[in-house]
Amino acid sequence: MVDVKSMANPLFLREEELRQGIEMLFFAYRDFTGEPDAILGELGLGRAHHRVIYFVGRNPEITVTDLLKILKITKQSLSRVLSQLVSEGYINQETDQADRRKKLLTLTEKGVDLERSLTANQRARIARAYRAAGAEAVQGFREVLRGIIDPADQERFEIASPTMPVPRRSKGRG
Amino acid sequence: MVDVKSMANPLFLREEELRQGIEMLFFAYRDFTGEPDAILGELGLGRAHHRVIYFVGRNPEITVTDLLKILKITKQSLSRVLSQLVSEGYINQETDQADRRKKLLTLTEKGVDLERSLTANQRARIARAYRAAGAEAVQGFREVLRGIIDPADQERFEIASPTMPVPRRSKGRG
DNA sequence: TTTTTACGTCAACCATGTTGACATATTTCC
DNA sequence: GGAAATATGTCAACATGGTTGACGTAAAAA
Repeated sequence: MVDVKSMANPLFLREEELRQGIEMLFFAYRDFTGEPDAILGELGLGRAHHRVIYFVGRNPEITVTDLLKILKITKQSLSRVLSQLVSEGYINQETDQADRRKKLLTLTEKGVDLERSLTANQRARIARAYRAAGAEAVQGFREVLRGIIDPADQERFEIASPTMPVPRRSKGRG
Repeated sequence: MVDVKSMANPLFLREEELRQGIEMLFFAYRDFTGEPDAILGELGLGRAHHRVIYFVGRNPEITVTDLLKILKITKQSLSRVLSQLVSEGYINQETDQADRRKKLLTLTEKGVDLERSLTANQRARIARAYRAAGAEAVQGFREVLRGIIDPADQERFEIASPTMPVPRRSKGRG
């Protein structure tokens, strides 16, 4: 739709470059969430549930407050989906014995299963893209994407140290 | 939260690598949309309006049908935001003289202004990340992100040809 | 003992997506 | 020329997932 070829002015190139970044993020996110949404729909769940399941799976025994910090939504919003996930047996709550105000959230076996099937699509999609682009491109992808994230959350993602190179996917399944 | 360090098993690394990709996309998109949302809120508009304004600005004289293909939402959903944008003077509709069923959408001056102020944040954010990561990383970022997008929309983004290198931002403003 | 923290809940509201049905103008096809 | 397909719009009902505001309880910290 936009002619990327006939460009000489570097300022225009920069503008075009940035806009393409904006658009690629939109399209990537749109397509990235599309497939899991379909699975969720059949279970009477939505994208919000997916996010909760994902981050609880990723951070076992996370507290409600910490989960809220990740999601950046209100506790009322979270409450709606979280209590549904608990009542339907995807997530387990147990009181933290060190600080009995806190409730530690963990996926049940059922929750783990669902998480797996939801992210299977997404992992496959990313794996495909990584494979096609190659290890160096992946490194660049990570660096840029990390830079887009607000500083407060950047620390969640280490820049892969050059001392420990990413295996170059020689033969083992991709 | 997750220990990225103590890893030896390459399969586990792969899994970890993919999950970090998933998460970075989530955080990046969350933060990427945060600031424009605030501006929109003050004008009584939402993210959906932003998307319409963005893609109309990017594709002047786009038809409703083509816009729907980009957004992948129903015409009823689009109608709600689009008619508001037209009635509030952000977007102009005119009949295509070649095919008078079609309505060509274009930003008004007011629409252009709003688009600029909305994407200013996003462009700045991307520019910052590009600058920090460097030209090669940007190239990798583009390749991977493109690969994540559904094939049907990948063609919107050419892989920058190696014959025309991206200017290496020596001095000119970033 | 007061205050702060962690969590929960009720209620109302808004933005944005959905489906389904129906309408109108225009173009295309046979 | 008439039928079918296309481009657009509209009404209505509904679901999801966000918001604010108010209020409440238990536990820990000051």
